[in-house]
Amino acid sequence: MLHTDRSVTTRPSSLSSLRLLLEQLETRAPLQEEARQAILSLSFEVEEVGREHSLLHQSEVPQRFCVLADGLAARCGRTPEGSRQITAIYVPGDMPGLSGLMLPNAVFSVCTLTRCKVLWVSVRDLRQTLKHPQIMEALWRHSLVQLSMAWEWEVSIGRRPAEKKIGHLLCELAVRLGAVNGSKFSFQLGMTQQQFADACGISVVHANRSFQTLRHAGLIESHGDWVAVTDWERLATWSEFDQAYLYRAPA
Amino acid sequence: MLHTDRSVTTRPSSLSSLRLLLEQLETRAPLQEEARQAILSLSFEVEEVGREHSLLHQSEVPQRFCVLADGLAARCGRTPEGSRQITAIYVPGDMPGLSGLMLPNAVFSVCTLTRCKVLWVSVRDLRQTLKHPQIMEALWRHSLVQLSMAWEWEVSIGRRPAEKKIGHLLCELAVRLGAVNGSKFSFQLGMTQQQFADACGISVVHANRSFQTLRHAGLIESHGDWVAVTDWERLATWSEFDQAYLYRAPA
DNA sequence: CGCTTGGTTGACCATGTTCAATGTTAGTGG
DNA sequence: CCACTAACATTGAACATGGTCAACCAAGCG
Repeated sequence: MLHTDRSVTTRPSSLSSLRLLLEQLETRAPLQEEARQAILSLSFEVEEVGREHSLLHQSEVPQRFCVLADGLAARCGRTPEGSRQITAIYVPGDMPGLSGLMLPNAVFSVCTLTRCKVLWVSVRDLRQTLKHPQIMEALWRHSLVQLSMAWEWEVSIGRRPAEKKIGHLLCELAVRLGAVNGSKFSFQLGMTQQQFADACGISVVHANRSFQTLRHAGLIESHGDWVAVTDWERLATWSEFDQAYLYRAPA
Repeated sequence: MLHTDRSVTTRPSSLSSLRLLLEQLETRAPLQEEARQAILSLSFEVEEVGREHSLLHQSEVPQRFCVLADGLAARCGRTPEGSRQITAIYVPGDMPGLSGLMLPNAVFSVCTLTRCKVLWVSVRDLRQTLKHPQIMEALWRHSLVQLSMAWEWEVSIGRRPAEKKIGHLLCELAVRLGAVNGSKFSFQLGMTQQQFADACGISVVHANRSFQTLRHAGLIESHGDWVAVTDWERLATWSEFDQAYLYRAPA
């Protein structure tokens, strides 16, 4: 199992991954027992995917629905010249192909940023659960939060200087990964600087220099896959980060 | 009536504005007669609003729901330094405050780009119509298309040079306004170069120079409020514009 | 050890910004 | 009809941010 790029496990013993999806939905709308069961009884496959592997191809009509269980994935756009723009980052519990559930075909592709564990659910089965209006509502709300994140990201890409783009993205990921815990904390991210650059619309070299600026300013420390935030309040303020747009329940 | 900035008309004789909303929904999901009637029997107010006026304030909990009937409006983000980033442009038939219908509070503000005619519908009444699953589905799909547009916009802002940003935006607006008609056509836009700059994340001066490049390249002509496209295919190709992300019915 | 991947550096260059002035046009009141 | 005004478009010069290229370093792994 160690060095294959993709390995599939069918029907793993534990349901914990579907619970992740359920929790995600319940943060967006209350579900009644029947709706809950409809989610938990979905059948699925688990797959381990290596970094920078495609999860969802552009223009394909999806037959199976992806739930990210572990790792980070990203929605990628490309220009004809070959440069990549990451337009959304997915964290565990997210559904990278949610749009494809309701729109005719995918227009963007999704690929992994790190090693990932993903759940594959049948699109047909999932569509069945939409007859519970609460599930539909939860998914709709989830989509709207994605939209809100996209808007905030546009502000970042369009109007902030490179160091703040990086800082803002770090803040967003820290919150979404549930890593924020007091003023000092650290978390494993596993993204390369190239991936940060692609997300922020800047070059690798500049991403590298921006990280250095953040480090020299004493806002973060980073060694390898780990990022340590030394003063959360200062980092957030300095990066113009206000988590309201993430619509998280007040802890 | 001529020079007031805002003027309200209650219950105008014609329902044509609600029909606009209905058409918008029906492009996203088929509606049965009952659902159709639920939309058409919504009560509403019409308001005329001057350019650069606020339609929706940040952090306010909306009591009324906005449908744009005429003109252009935009979702605006701001950085503390005061620069503005337009994150979405709304055309007639769009619902600038759709997120506010399902999420607790607005995080972005919306303002008009040109003189606008807007319909105000009660949020409570509109929420009533959501018991028709088809309406919920149509609104959800509409939200997903907004998301798709946001993603494409991120690619544009993050990775394209200024002239292509402008060209791409022109293409998107031409399609969304239904102005595209053969290879040569013209349409009234009414946006200032400052607004284009704010949408593309560039400075006014650079927006101006980009327009000049487009004109000198023979891709567009523009005089005042009007834009004339002289060779649609060439403009679209050159701007890397592919309308798939707009999910429009194949004409 | 040598290979590969990702991080770091410096020099040079390009794209885009800022500031400040000047045109241009449409609307306004005399 | 004509100044007068306001808003927008256009221009040039100086400058800044960020990109490109190419080299080098460091860690992990066979």
